Amino acid sequence: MPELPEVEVTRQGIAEPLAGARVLAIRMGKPLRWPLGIDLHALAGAVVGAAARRGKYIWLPISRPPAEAGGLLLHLGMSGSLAWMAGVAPPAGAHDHFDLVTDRGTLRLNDPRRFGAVLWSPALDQDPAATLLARLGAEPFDTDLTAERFHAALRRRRAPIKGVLLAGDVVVGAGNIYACEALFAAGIHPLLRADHVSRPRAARLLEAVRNTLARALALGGSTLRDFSDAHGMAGTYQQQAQVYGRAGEPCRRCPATVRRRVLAQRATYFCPGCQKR
DNA sequence: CGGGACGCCTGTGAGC
DNA sequence: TGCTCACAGGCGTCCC
Repeated sequence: MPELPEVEVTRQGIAEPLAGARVLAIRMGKPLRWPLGIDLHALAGAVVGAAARRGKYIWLPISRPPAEAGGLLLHLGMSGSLAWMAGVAPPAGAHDHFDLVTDRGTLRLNDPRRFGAVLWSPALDQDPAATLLARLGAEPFDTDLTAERFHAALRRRRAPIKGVLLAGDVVVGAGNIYACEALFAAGIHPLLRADHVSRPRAARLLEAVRNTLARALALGGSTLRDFSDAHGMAGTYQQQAQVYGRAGEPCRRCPATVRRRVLAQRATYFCPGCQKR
């Protein structure tokens, strides 16, 4: 579910209430993708730092002198969301699988499908975090990611451009919704081979990825079914989607009809009129 | 090595 | 009404 905008909106919602909060307890529900990797009681008394984000991962640094510091790496998977609850939290529901109880309130992960993860790592550049983050491409808003570098990276890939965006090893953040939307904005057919994207089109695509993610972020992300930010607010980007989820409906820019086809196991939406190979 | 399929898990909506 | 099936925002792992 959550792509970069949803994750970033979530991070923004938890950063302030959590910074400086003291951990009282951790509660786990059903198993998530991986084991937590630290004893449940080991963090009692520890202090949470400033929440950060890398790709679709959230990093919560935690200091716990005299024991060594570390942090929790969180991922929302397909159906996860975090909620910040000031004061005493209500009882956990069937899909509440992680609570970080602090002296200020509780951070709760709700994740029906349990593809999400919460795991302890001594640092971002140490395992297990390091291995998970090693495969990630550039942050989309990193100014080091120039059009030239983006184009050079695409030229090394023969897979369809949509698949390369989704893989996240060139640029992170665009999942299935925003990859479709960015390709539409750039006028590029999702099946076009990445190494066939011209230099000017690569520049357009990079801009489209950035604009699409920034716009979604400003709108609080997309809420297709049940995503909400840390304060329970739904996103509204989905109402502005140009192609995602609009198969059979008219294109908003040309007379053609939006189409859906499956590419690398994922539904892919595009306008055959606006998006060219 | 790059690329694609698989599997993880549960809920929902469509169709019968 | 109730069942079955396809599908859903991600991604690590395995196999070619």
